Amino acid sequence: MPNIFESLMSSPKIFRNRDVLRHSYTPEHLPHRSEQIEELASILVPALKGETPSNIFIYGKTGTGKTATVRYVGRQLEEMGKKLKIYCYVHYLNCERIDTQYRVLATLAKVLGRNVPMTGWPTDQVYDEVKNAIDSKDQTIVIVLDEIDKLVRKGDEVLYNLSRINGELERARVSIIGISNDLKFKNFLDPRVLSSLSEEELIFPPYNAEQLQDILEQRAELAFYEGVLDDDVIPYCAALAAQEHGDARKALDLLRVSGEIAEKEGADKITREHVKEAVRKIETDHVVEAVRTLPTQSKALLYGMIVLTESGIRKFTTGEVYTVYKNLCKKIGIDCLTQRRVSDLISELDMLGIINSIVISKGRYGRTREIRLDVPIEPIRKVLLEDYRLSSLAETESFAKSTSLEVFEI
DNA sequence: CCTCCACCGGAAAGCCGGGTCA
DNA sequence: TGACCCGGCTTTCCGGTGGAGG
Repeated sequence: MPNIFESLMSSPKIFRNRDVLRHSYTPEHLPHRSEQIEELASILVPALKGETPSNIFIYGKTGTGKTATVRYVGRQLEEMGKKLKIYCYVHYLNCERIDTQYRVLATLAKVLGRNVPMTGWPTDQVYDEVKNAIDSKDQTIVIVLDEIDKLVRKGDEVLYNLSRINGELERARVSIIGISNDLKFKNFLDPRVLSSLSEEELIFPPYNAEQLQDILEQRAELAFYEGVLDDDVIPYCAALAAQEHGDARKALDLLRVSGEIAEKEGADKITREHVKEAVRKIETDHVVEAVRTLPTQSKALLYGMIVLTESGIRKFTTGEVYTVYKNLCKKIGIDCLTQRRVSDLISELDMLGIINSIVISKGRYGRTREIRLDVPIEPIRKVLLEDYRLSSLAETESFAKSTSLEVFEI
């Protein structure tokens, strides 16, 4: 009996190593970032001489290579430290998930080899633990705080403490690298923290189409087998990503998803068509993800719009949606919001790009929003029904018809 | 040119869960 | 522990409005 993986493994060979196209991968070379690499390295070099490097702030939009550059330079720094027998370490924290002062300190303590429970201790005790761990020997610690803006939103106390930690250390030295893609967040920061953290500043400009192309070519060589890429695939991906703030992450996603689509349909080459398909898929995935995290009320509202669309009405007004939504709430037993509030929820859905709405005047017949749902319905319905408060709608197949009928009878 | 529809969208106040401080 | 505060969500109230129809 053939192994079930047999056929899957022997299907057309597209990917040599797909992980190369993921954001987590740090390549051997970073095209078009030598300037930033050199600057970063020259700021950090005191670490190898037993001195304290300046703190650094790094700005740049998503996909401009901030994290990759820091990781790359960090790795080289540690390597060099090892060679010179100097204790010099880089610790990387992403503040998106570790977003409170306690968690930052506890995680730091953990990577420094101290055992601190993820909850329970008083914060200053954890801080002392971190301090002692750092000061346990003559060493330089570089702390990288990625997406530091997420942290600041919940209070900048940790940053204040960390920025002053050098004064309390006997033997060790600490340097902090903050990475942010939000330029405005400076304004929320305590000026004292700001001045101490941004002794040096690095800006990462967006990539242009040519640069993106270089990046993609470099990765594609490792990611794909020879000859599976049509000639115009990479330029096309690069051009698409360049249109949107020169985001390398996006360009890599496009290339990877194109490859996955080609692989799934058993093609032996990736074509421009696959890229177009990938654009659609990424867009849908985006919307689906946004829908999943919506509050229940918005989900119900959106379901109402699906009901309307399916009964053949592709454009509808606030009032129409509201009527359907009200019926829906009654049916599934959740409380119903005011029209005023629903109006705001509609604006939010519009902002998120899930629906399209414009304010129009129909003269005699009033002024209202004209709403359209122009994203694929089925994937959205599926996530909406995942919500237990809406799941009862799954069984009533005829519900769509009955509801919209009720609307028209009113 | 005026009217008047059906909603828009600003302002303000209420409610609620969570956190803080004495 | 209770008084207090904060921010997010929601309701209430209401003045405002583009343009088809008269």
